[in-house]
Formats: sequence, structure tokens, C-alpha cells
Amino acid sequence: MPNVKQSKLDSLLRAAEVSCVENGARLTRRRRQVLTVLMQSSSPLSAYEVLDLCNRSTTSAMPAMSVYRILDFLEQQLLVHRLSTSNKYVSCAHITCDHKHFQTTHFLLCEGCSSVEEVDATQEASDALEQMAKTVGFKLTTQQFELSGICTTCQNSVSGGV
Amino acid sequence: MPNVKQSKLDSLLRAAEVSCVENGARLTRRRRQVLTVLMQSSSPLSAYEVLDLCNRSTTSAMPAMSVYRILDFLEQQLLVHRLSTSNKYVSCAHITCDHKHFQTTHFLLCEGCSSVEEVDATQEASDALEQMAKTVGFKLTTQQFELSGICTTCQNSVSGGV
DNA sequence: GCAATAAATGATATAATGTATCATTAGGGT
DNA sequence: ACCCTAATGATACATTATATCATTTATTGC
Repeated sequence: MPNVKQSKLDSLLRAAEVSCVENGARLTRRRRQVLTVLMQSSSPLSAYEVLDLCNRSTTSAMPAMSVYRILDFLEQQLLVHRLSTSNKYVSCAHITCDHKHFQTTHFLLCEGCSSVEEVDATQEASDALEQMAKTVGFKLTTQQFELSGICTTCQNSVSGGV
Repeated sequence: MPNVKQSKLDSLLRAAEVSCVENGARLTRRRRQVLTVLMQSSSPLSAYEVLDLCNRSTTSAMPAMSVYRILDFLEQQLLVHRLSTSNKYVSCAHITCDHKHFQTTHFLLCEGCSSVEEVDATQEASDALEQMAKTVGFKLTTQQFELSGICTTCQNSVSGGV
């Protein structure tokens, strides 16, 4: 399900490479392969789903260990995000823009089509959550939220899925 | 780490039993055992942690399968909650009171001592999150949030832990 | 360019977690 | 007591994740 045009994919990969170099890291062939798989997916993938997709496209089989290592690397580079509620991975929506992950990030997970929307927290939402935590003495550190719901497309389709 | 007095535990178990009966379900010996383990824990437990604790206290070993089944049951009865970010379980904080889970529930997870505080969403927080989702066309269905942070106790202790 | 070094990946084994299936036991109603 | 259903036991297995060491690939200094 390649929902990303080749030209778009190329530009994403170039930007990812630049980003790595800036951090003194390298976007190797294997890392590029894993990242590409995630970029081409319209929904989050588990480590083993990534593995299967990687091994479908090439002759040389990649071991599971490598996928886990590479996903960790890509996550550190902020090129992919790990969704802890499902233990799956998505490529970052802000690779080509100069977006920085200053704010808390919210991931809106569609229950219909499994798509993910990555958005920054609004000031109101951050304030309200912080205030709520404060009433029981908690000081929040969370940088990421995962919310389930129904996306526009699925709301408008009768079946509720794609 | 029994952080619950025996008298308190008894009253919790009685309330849990009543709650089950009201739903036409039974709080069997095994279910009571699993629930007790969770009630006595000061932090969320994984399925296998529950299993180990159960098998430590009795002679007759419980199979892993039973723990998963029983945790599912207790979750359905709203006697325990599953934390999806960590894939662990906590006993509900509202077993003895007549609290209903109408509002979205927030779990505040302390990074210092792993304790959990269960609180209802404030209207402000719910509104702000809903509004945020709305800007990208999402209709939220999430009933549960898990936020990390530092609890009062750990904020006041130098080490940051217990 | 080439050796020395470090980084990344391959390969294998194994741990940890979760589920499928069927046999057995325990409770509740008649 | 008997039947029927719910619950648990027992076993096997699938899935997910990690530990460890060998090998390959890249980088640096010369």
C-alpha cells in the first residue's frame, strides 16, 4: 500500500539523511530500508511487520535483531515515533519541514482505517492537563499522547473503514 | 509490599464481590486471588508478575493462561484497569465507592516510585483535547489516558524515588 | 592506499509474553 | 444426585523481544 509518491519518498529520505548527518549519525542502507517501509505504510507497523515487509522486498534476509536496533536508532533520530499503546511505529510527519518536537505530540489513531495523525498539543490542552495533574500533586513529564477516535474520512464513509 | 491494611483489603474484596454479583458474575477463589495481588501492589503489575506473586503465596500453581483470562474478566468488571502504555494492570481506585466510569479516566504514572493515581478528566481537559482533535477532523473515542510524571512524594524526596 | 579502530549488521540462541485447544473440575438449578 | 454451564487446569505453541558473539562495513590517522 504505497500511499506515498516516489518523488515525495525521495525527498523525505534526503531530508532524513541530512538530519542524521547533522547529528553525526549515518542513514545506512538497512536503516533507509526500514524507514522506507514505514514511510510507505498508511498505518503503524509492529517490529515484525516491518521485518516481513523488508524481507519481502529484498533477497538478503534481515534478522529480527536488526529491526529492533534500527527502530531504536530511528526513534532516537526522531525519524520515527513509537506508539506505546499498540507497540507499533510510524514515520514522523515532520521530516521534511523544520518542525521541532518542542511541544507535546499527540497521535490521533483512527479506529476505522488505522491511520495516524500527528499533531502538536494546543496550549489549552497542555494547560488543562497540567492543571488536572496539579490537583493531585503530580508534575507532568509526558511528551506524547495517543488518542483513539474516528478520522474525517471514516466518519464520512458508511462502513466506517476503508 | 502490602500497602493495604487487611481490614481495608477485606472491605475492598467484599465490595468487589457485590459488584460481580450485581453483574451476574462470580468472584471465584482464583479471581479473588488475582485481584488481591493487584490490590496489595503499590504499582502496576504485568500478567507474569501477577502470576509469580500468585504462585508464591499458594501451593497449587496457576497456569499463565488463567491469569490472562482472569485479568480480562476483572477488567470487564471494571475491578482492574489495563495500562496500555506499559501493558500492566492496576486495581481500580473506586471499588468501594459508588463511582461510575462515566468520564474519561486519567492515570498519572509516577516515574519515581511507579505509583498510579486514578483521576477523572476535568471538563476543561476533555474540552481542550476534543477541540484539538476537531481541528484535524477527528472525533475522539478515547476513554483513558496515561500520563507520566512525578508524584508529590517523589517531588519532595531528594533521591526522586522511594 | 592501507592498517587500525569503531560502528553497524549478521547469526544464533534464548528469554519473555501471549494465545489456542481440549480435558477436568466446580457451582447452580432442577 | 444429576445435568448443564462456567471456570480452571494442562499442554502445546505462536509471537515478540533480547543477549551475545562473529563478521562486515565505514572512518580515521598515517
